[in-house]
Amino acid sequence: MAVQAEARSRPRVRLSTERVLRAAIPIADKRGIEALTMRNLAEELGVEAMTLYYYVAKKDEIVNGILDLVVDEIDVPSSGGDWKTALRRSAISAHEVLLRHPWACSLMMSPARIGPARLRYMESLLGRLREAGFSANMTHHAYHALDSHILGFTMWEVGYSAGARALPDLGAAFRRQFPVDRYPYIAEHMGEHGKKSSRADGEFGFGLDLILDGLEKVRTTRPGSRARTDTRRARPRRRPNR
Amino acid sequence: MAVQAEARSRPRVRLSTERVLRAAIPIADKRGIEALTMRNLAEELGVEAMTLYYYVAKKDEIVNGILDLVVDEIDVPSSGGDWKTALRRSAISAHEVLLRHPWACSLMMSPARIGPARLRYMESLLGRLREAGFSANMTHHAYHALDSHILGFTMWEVGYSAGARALPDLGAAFRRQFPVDRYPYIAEHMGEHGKKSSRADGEFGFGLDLILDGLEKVRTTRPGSRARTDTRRARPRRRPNR
DNA sequence: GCAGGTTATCTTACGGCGTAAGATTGTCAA
DNA sequence: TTGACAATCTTACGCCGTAAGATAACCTGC
Repeated sequence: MAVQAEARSRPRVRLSTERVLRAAIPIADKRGIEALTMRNLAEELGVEAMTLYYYVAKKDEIVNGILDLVVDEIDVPSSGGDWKTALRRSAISAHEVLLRHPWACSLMMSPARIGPARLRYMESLLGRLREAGFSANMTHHAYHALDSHILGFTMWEVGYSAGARALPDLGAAFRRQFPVDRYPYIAEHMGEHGKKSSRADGEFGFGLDLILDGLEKVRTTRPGSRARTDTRRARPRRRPNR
Repeated sequence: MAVQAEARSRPRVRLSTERVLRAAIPIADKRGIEALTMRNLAEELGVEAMTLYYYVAKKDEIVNGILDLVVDEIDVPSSGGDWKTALRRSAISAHEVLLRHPWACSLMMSPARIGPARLRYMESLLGRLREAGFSANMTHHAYHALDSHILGFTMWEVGYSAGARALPDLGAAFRRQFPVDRYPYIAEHMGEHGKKSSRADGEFGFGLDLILDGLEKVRTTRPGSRARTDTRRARPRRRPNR
């Protein structure tokens, strides 16, 4: 009677920002980020839409919140041992997390959505690079190279498998729309996507090593000292619009 | 009298799908992709919203359409000469185009939005790699490495400068929110973003060469034959949600 | 020159979205 | 029991994409 939490008349557990965010993630995972509406989320929690505004100021706060929760699932590079090993482990962890939460890829691309977990992740990654002997400028590039690969590659994977789920025989559908004889290289490329890799860490790991090995080679190089072939600007094919 | 196109009473030029798309691009460029609504676009064209549906079936057709127009601005790698030079030129062209149309970055990430121009671009890029002697598998990785760098790096740039535009002194705002002593490496990283590069093609070109040089080194390598350090999977820090 | 059909445009309306404002209920201390 | 405060719900607004159908402009053939 003092505590009526488990009373039959009102079986609801008290809401909280944490519970709101935790309920939002499976919705985005299962039904896609566009299904994450205030009304859907409220229904999932057995509550009216406006009630959520007691716990968050705007929907954006929910989106940023779940993104940061997901980023927090990523293993930060360990501090001991080989830097390449540490960075690879962390990158593979990020890859796994993003495959679990496909909607997170594109959101992570937006610098406007950087939260505490993301800062922690960035800081430790940058720190590991600096400690490994990279210059500030090299670290900057190494960070972007790794980050771009993780997000860019995973996004293709996610899109590809989403397409495959929607269209059982994606390959055949593709071949119908884009005849192999007109786009032979793309057809081959799609084939590579379909193939399963000989590696434990998949095709993702292969591209990752490409970058890590490349980074190792330039670890002590300074900008400008490397061979260039042609740095002329490309000539625009047409005027910028308007 | 037969042709009343320039009659004063109705100074409107006839609409067309082309005109609709051409009007959509500057809206997205200047006011952001979220300002590109059917009502805004119609107003820009001096017409009612529903009129647009005479020229396109869904809004998505407009989005895909302008994206493909933008992709078509990118210089495809030339067929003669050094493959690295050709790929660099094309990548730099892509970078320039994306800086002109910042909204296009995230859209290009979605494989659902691949149009004819994109196919042409992919095909020629893949073809250039294959002709340069890359295996099918290597070409696959080279493509993703380049693509990820172009989109990933540019997206950071775009986000950074968008932030700088919204908040005149982004650096100071950042320092207030994330004290330098807690995130020294991030502070340093932001500094690198602010610096202007010693190169004609900017920091973008530097990362690009990192990849191109790396690719050259593995051009004739087969998957699996390269040194690995640790391919164990990362241990998840917490259970996948739900 | 005008009738009829076609092509292009506009009007109205619907359901869904995020959310502002304020009413209502539930809970607990005095 | 009462009153205050915390939590939730109701109603409503303006935006969005777009379905359905009315209306206007234009062209063709007589």
